Amino acid sequence: MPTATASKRDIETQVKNPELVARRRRQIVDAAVPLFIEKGFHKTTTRQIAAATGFSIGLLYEYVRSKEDVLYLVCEAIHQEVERCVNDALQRHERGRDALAAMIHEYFTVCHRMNDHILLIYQETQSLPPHWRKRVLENEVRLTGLFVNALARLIAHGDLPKLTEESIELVAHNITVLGHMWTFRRWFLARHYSIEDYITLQTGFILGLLGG
Amino acid sequence: MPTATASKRDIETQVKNPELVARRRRQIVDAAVPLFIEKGFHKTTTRQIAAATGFSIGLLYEYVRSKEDVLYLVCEAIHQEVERCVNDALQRHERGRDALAAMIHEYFTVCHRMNDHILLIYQETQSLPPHWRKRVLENEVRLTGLFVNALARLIAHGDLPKLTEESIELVAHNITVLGHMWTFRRWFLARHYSIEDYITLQTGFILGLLGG
DNA sequence: TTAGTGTGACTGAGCGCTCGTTCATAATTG
DNA sequence: CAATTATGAACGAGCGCTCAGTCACACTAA
Repeated sequence: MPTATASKRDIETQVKNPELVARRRRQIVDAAVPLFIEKGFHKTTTRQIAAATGFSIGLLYEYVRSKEDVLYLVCEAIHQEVERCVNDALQRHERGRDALAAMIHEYFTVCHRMNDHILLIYQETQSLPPHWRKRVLENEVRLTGLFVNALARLIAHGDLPKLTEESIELVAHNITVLGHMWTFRRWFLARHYSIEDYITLQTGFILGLLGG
Repeated sequence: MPTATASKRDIETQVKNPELVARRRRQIVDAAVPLFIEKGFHKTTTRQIAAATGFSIGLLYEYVRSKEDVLYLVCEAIHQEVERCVNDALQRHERGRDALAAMIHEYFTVCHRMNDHILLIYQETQSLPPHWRKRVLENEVRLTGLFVNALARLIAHGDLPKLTEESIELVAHNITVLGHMWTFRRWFLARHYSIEDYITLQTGFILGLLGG
């Protein structure tokens, strides 16, 4: 949480009142997300963002120094939302033999729901200035780290067979990416599987390695 | 092969000599690929593409009707190259208990080598006009289809346990995407695993589901 | 052979326009 | 009043793309 707050504070602003800044930036993000999803970052103009927010262009530039700033705010917000959901899910299923399956189910459901947002991050991270791209990638690592911790805890409790550290890490990455796979191959997968089919099959796949 | 040739023929050109068109377009692709990889499609200008090819801008537009045409040519060329390699690999290991592991090894090695190209397709496919985006996605499906066929053949020969059709399909997607995962998480994974480590671990993972 | 003519690849200055960004000014707040 | 927040016309760099013109060469006619 402190990370996210600090990162927002890093974007300079002309406006003095910090609460106003936070509120306005939330408005900007809410307006920009659907635009970026629909047209992509490059084909969305700052004027469109301003209009969708209900701002004049001048006002937009009081809360943001560049168009890239807006993209960064958007990426941060998306990651925060995903991380919040995943954290919730992981804590709801702390123990037991079926905890992993339940966690996967919850995480994949989040991916299903946030389809467009996850796609957006895959496609536009490269448009960020290096300094912020790094931040966004750190968010991605932290998210996978949540699964690493969860897996380690289950193994410690004897709910999963023992694994080497590097295996745990890779399984965590696989879970993360197979969730994303539903978003970026959905145009094809959804012809053959419902999201529930998909979760069931992939859960079997993941438990396969773990000797389940 | 007919597909690829036909698709190129679809791009109109002012130039009459078809061999010249083919040669010039190959030059354009070769020049554009590193530019797109380095700066992305939107931040590369048509003038830069022309200069890198050794053409005047005017000449570039004799062989291509728009900047998006160039992107499409690039995506086609990349897919052709990947498909060629994968086809080779699949035919080299037609049978036997270890055929799947060998195929995975070859495919992941191709992904490793074509890292930047695969990333490019992930990031820029959305910048294509719908008609061509569809074509590029069809290429993606065809590639996964190669794995479906290979898996089915191995199962028919008794080299792999029987699976439902939908399981085969999903395993094929997983193989495809776990190969891609090395490219778009390499910035992190390469800190912990060499490509060989990665292949070994993931092969175990994939064989897990198949009861290997 | 050579002058004449046609063809098609190639050139690059420049057109028309959009975009991100700024700033003089106005409105609002306390 | 002063300080802060909001406006939107104006700027100008830079973009994709065009098109009037050049040039090398092949073919024809005398």
